[in-house]
Amino acid sequence: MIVAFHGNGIYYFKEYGVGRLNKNNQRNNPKKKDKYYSMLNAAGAVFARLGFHKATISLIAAEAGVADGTIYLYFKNKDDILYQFLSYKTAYVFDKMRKAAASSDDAEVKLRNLIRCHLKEFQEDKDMAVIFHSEVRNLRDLEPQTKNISKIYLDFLTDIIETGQVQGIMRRDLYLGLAKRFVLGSVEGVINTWIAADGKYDLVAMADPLVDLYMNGIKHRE
Amino acid sequence: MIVAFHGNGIYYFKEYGVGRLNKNNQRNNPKKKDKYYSMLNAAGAVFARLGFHKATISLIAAEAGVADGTIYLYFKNKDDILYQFLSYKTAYVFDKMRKAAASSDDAEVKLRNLIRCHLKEFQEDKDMAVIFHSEVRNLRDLEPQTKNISKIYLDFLTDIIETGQVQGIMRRDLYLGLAKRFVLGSVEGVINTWIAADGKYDLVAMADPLVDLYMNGIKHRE
DNA sequence: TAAATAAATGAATAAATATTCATTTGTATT
DNA sequence: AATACAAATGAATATTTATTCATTTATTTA
Repeated sequence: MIVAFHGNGIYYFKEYGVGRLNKNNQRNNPKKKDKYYSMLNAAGAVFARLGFHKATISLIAAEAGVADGTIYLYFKNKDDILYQFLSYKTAYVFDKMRKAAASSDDAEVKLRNLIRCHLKEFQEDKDMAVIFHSEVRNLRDLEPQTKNISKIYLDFLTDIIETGQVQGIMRRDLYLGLAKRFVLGSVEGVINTWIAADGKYDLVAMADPLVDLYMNGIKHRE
Repeated sequence: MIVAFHGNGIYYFKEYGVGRLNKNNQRNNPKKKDKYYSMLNAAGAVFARLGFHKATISLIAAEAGVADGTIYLYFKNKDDILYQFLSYKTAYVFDKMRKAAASSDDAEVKLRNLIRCHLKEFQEDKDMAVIFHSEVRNLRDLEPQTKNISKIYLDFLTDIIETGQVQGIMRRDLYLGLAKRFVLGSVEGVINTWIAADGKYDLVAMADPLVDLYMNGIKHRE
């Protein structure tokens, strides 16, 4: 029986349909849920450490403290583990970001909060950060049709910049498509550097200087 | 016999030393060199299309028009193919970039030329662009001790920004470490987007608006 | 408590593919 | 032309590891 849980707490049976749920309805059985998440997190740790390719099912199972075969009761195959890991993390992180960006009416504050949230969540979940940043190819292969992760993020930025233009605090002559990528790319670059430095320093402290750069650029002014 | 060539035209014997070179000294034998580069480029094409992991030696050999075994006369193993591909491309591209950045005394022009060169070279070699951007993990695994590719690039940026500060055209209150990553990250982001769009539009045209963003930011001014 | 059902196990299997190497083909030397 | 050496071949091998499934263990139901 192949089962999958989701971040919102509801889970579903992938292969055999909900009809096969046992009569006692384990939808909220906390033990099962725990086991699922411990496998997901174990997978995240192993993927982050070795990369998707060099990670083996045996290692993931060992890290989660279950038998190899057990993995296949919860996931369709190895790809599916990565897919579910990413879905779970993406849903979680975007929810946070959405709230952060909505926390103010002022576009510059929105931007600052979004960036701060981004840096904070990645700092607090380095496995996720590593996987997002180094399994780029798999991300594309796994959800080629779906709009990818950055797409959603770029939409936040579109809103923010357009708001800022209306408010008269951001330039109207911007090439919006480029400006968005300029912002996203540089946050990612900063996170990459932090990962390369093995997460040694405080990432969130970069938020304010970064937003200052977005707003004011590097040109000297009187 | 395991042989390796380098971008500068000199090559060396990896396993058995130069003593094993045949008497006729084939160092400049153009046929052999051609075969080596056709294998490198074939590998690049296959890696870009399928990713390192899903690329097989057989496919690379087929694409290069040689037998599987021949690959192992020129490369130690699969990893070594990627490693040599990257070394070759990196050397080539950094040479171009160095010249671009040196082409003017004015820091803003230096920056503009560097960015333009970066975009141009990646646009003209999409396989390379794809591999640089999606084999992040392998890049780290292959040269963990060596300063990685971005390190060299960041050094160019340090020079440029420091020059700009001396010239009084760039802010002196910049957090340099961050400003550099801000620039590199956003160029990479722009290239990523271009790759995702399958290289459909002109990447080099992004150079000027991008430098404008670096210099002036997105804030509205009177 | 016994029977029935669900969950977990891990050794065995199957498939993929990197790498080897005995043999063949090509090239230079005398 | 005959010999020696270099390069290339590709079928066979070896290894790795994802996945399966017959069996065992745990839990629920009657």
